[in-house]
Amino acid sequence: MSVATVSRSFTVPASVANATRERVLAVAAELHYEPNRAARGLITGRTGNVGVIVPDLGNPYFHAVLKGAQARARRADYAVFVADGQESASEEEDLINAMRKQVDGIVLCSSRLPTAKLASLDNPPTVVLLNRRVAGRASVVVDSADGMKQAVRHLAELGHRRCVFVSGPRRSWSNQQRQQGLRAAARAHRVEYEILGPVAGAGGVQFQSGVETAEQVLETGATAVLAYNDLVAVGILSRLAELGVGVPEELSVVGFDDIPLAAMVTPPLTTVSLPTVQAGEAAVDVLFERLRSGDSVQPTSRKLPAELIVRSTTGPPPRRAKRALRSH
Amino acid sequence: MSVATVSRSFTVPASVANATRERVLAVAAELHYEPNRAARGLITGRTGNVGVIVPDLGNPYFHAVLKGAQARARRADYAVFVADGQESASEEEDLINAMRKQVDGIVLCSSRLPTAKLASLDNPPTVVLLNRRVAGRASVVVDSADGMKQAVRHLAELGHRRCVFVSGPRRSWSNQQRQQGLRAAARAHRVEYEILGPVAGAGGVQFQSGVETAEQVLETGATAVLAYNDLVAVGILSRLAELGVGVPEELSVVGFDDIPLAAMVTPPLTTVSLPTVQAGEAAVDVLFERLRSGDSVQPTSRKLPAELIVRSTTGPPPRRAKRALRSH
DNA sequence: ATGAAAGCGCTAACAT
DNA sequence: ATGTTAGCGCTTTCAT
Repeated sequence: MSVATVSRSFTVPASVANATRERVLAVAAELHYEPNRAARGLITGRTGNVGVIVPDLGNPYFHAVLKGAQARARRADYAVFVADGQESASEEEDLINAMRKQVDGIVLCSSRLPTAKLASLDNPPTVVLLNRRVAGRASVVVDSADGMKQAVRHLAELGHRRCVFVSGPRRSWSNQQRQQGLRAAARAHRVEYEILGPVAGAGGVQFQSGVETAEQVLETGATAVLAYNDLVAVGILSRLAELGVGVPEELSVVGFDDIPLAAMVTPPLTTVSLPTVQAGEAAVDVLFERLRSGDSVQPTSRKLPAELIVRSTTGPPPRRAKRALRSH
Repeated sequence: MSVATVSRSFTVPASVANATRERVLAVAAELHYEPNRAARGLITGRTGNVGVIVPDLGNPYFHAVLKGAQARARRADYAVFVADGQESASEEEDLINAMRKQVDGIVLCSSRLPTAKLASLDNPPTVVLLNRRVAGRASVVVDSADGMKQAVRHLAELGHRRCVFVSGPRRSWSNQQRQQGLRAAARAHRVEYEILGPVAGAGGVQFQSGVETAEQVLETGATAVLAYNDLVAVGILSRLAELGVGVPEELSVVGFDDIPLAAMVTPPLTTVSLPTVQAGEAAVDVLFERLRSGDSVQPTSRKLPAELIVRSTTGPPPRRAKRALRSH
């Protein structure tokens, strides 16, 4: 029996007689033989690998994305490379180049690269952007502007008239989306707002930033705070507890992302749930589509819905007298 | 100029005249040329990749491990494959086989595979175990037994005489280590203890398990609880807050792992800090050592120290009268 | 110090 | 339906 027949039994089963194929597969199983992917890739030009690059492997938001991406990839019998861009554009670029030949495509999560660079990346590999949208590139984004609108509406319905947004990194696409949503929703529901921050510390937007911003939030006199993400929100919550400020009696708090942490803190955090696992899956999905269709066709952009999860950190605003008392 | 010279410029720079090499490298840089790793691997037998398999990508403990592993690998210009074993032994085995040809080595984190299987895995690829020790296999373990001792000593010094351990999965190596440490420390410090659980729900030992165990903990009459991990501890904390039980006034709580969450909850959790990022780095380190030395030499086993981090969930036990009151 | 050539494990034409 | 063969991009003898 020739090597070609064996090869065909794996790659084009139909092209081989049933009996032969079964014999091949049986022996292969016994020998634990599996075609060497590297060698296969050398000739087919496809590696069977995808890469996922995130800005920070320490950030829970990306864990969920990674989990989704890995699961989806595995279902298609693809393996996934991960890399941590360390919040650095240049490291991210190096990573892309290092991966280039080893993968069929790359999912770039919340890329720190400038738009121009993103637009000019050459394929292969095919790249799919997550939480970023740039002309000519396939992408998956989460509708966080709408999430913000839901949050503001919720606050307005509770009676809040004045809120503050603790902003994330100014250049961040997601942050811009959220601010846009805020502007629109605030106008629609007649609530005033103020923006604090950005609060990005080293290593991304973190808990500590929230801790440090809590008092500034109090000083604004707002009755509700919307945080750029859950980590910041929980930081605020933590400092508020130290300060003895009641949540939500004295101040309502809303987060973003709905990372597992959000449900675990006391009181459980009201937050805008972003479908992160699904976003990871969708990104790989779009990647596969694109791999199939070729880079000639128009790249798709998928938008996933956000959903407000009301837990226990939001409630009616305090009565005026009480606030006035506090502020002195 | 021949391909051989180019190849040598990259792989054995010394074997090529300075002038030639520089010329090669210059042109390569200009063309963004990099040797194709797959093709190289085909002939050298080394891929330049390592695999990391974790039981659950959703578990914060493993994020830290992954972060460390990725960082260490990247420093050596290795790329890393990740895969999620989904807490399943068979999936884990499949993953190992799928990776086999694509990596030089695999880091197996808290493997769910039985010892016999682990011992009989064939190399290549070289495997390094994390949080598991089996004869003949290289491994990195964290001294969680000692961490447990530190925790018990701390409680004993505060005056606690009766505590309860909320156990993790019975078959888990780490869990066994912790129980062993507990037994020894309890005897040394004359502390009585009781074991509750195991509490493993679907998807590992989680927050929810803690929530569900909190009341059982109260019923034991113990003045302190040691949880298998931080997730469980935080679950207990959360339920306790709902129940209006003061921590640490009425009950002290100690976690394990020191995941970021531990510092973020209110009150901040006293916990045994395990050097997870370093464990990830160490595992890849050991892997590289082994790759260099060949599988003939005796496999090393590295043990990393644990350290108790005292935050705000531990304090002196309540006075008897108060407890007696509570229990009726 | 450099080049020529074999061959790593596989797939894809092209025979038969 | 199966076999033969070229060659993917590299490294590594073996010559020179």
